[in-house]
Amino acid sequence: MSRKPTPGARDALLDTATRLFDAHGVHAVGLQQIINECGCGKNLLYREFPSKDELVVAYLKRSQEDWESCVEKAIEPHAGDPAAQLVAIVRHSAEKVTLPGARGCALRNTYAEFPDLDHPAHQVARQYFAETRQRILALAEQANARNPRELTDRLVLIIDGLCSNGAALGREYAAETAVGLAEALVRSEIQEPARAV
Amino acid sequence: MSRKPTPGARDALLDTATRLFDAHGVHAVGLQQIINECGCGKNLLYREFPSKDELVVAYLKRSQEDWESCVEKAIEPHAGDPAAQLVAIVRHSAEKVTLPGARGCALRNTYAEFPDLDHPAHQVARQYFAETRQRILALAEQANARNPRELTDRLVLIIDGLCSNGAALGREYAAETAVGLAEALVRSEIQEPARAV
DNA sequence: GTCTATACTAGGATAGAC
DNA sequence: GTCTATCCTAGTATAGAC
Repeated sequence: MSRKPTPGARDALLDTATRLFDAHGVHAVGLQQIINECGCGKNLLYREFPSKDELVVAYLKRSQEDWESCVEKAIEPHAGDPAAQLVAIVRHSAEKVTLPGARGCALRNTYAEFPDLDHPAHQVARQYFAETRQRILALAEQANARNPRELTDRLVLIIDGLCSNGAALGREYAAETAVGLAEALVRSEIQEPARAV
Repeated sequence: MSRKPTPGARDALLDTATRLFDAHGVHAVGLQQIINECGCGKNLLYREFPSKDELVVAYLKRSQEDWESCVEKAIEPHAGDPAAQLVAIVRHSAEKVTLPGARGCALRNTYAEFPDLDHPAHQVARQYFAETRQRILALAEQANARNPRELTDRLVLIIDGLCSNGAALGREYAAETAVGLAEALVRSEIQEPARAV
């Protein structure tokens, strides 16, 4: 082993795969195409990713890590204010979805492409969904929401709709709507201690 | 011309295609598989659907027609009460999504599978999204919502989230949440004429 | 004539050998 | 990096049953 040969190879491969998968979907992209555009050899790809499934899983895991680190950065300015952090998560998702060339969420799109329950890509996506939900639930509890589970369910539903590609009819609309609705929900669930109004 | 040979052939083909596409996704199903399971000859399929794209388009259009006729049936009992009709649409979507074996919405799933803008499947799906939105907007206006567009955007977002496969982590949760949230939104947008409470 | 069934082409896929 | 093996795909043409 010693040191890895061409240490950036794996990342370069993943960069190319991510770009192509995001743009055209996983099924529509062949490994040969990735090899061509990456400019590396075929055996390099097969050394790093023995099968396409493993490449897809690595693609999804990196996408998940990216999303999580971006979320951390997005909520960090609101440390100590979990209610604002909840809204920040939705706002961050909205910003990502409206980036030019964006095509929804890699995890959700790939999840739709692999309906088979025991496909590894399916399982990675499900795990991501579960972790996202837990993250939001924890914040909702910290924020002393009257009904943390309901608030979480509603926010997750909004994020699902936002990241769903079906919303592509007007992504800016969806983004705006999601943030506005999330703000209203968080406000009404938290800022009313009893029903003082 | 004269009379059509085996009048049910097209429907039988579409039935089989719908079942397989719904279960495994369009890309994962080959025409040969459809022919095998349908028990017909290859010639027949190619006579009815000269290409796979045309079969996919027919599959999506029928799925859209099914959805629309179900919606009509769902809102019919609430004729004259557009606010209740709005909730009924969400409730109906929730019921469809939680059917055993259901896998989200055929239109949205296929939309995610064909990101290419000028692919016919992509266009059929976009048209469906637009029509659905118009349907909801018309009801929101009939209901004298304070802000029909905002209410429409929010309901569409909820339906997107509901039909998104990402919500499959717990479809029952998503269904329950979507109906509850839709009810709350419709109520607060309509039943408060000013802010009498 | 209408159907089923099969053989076939041509291309692209994964995968791997060298 | 090139080249090959194997398989599966869409699509077409042909053969044969009813």
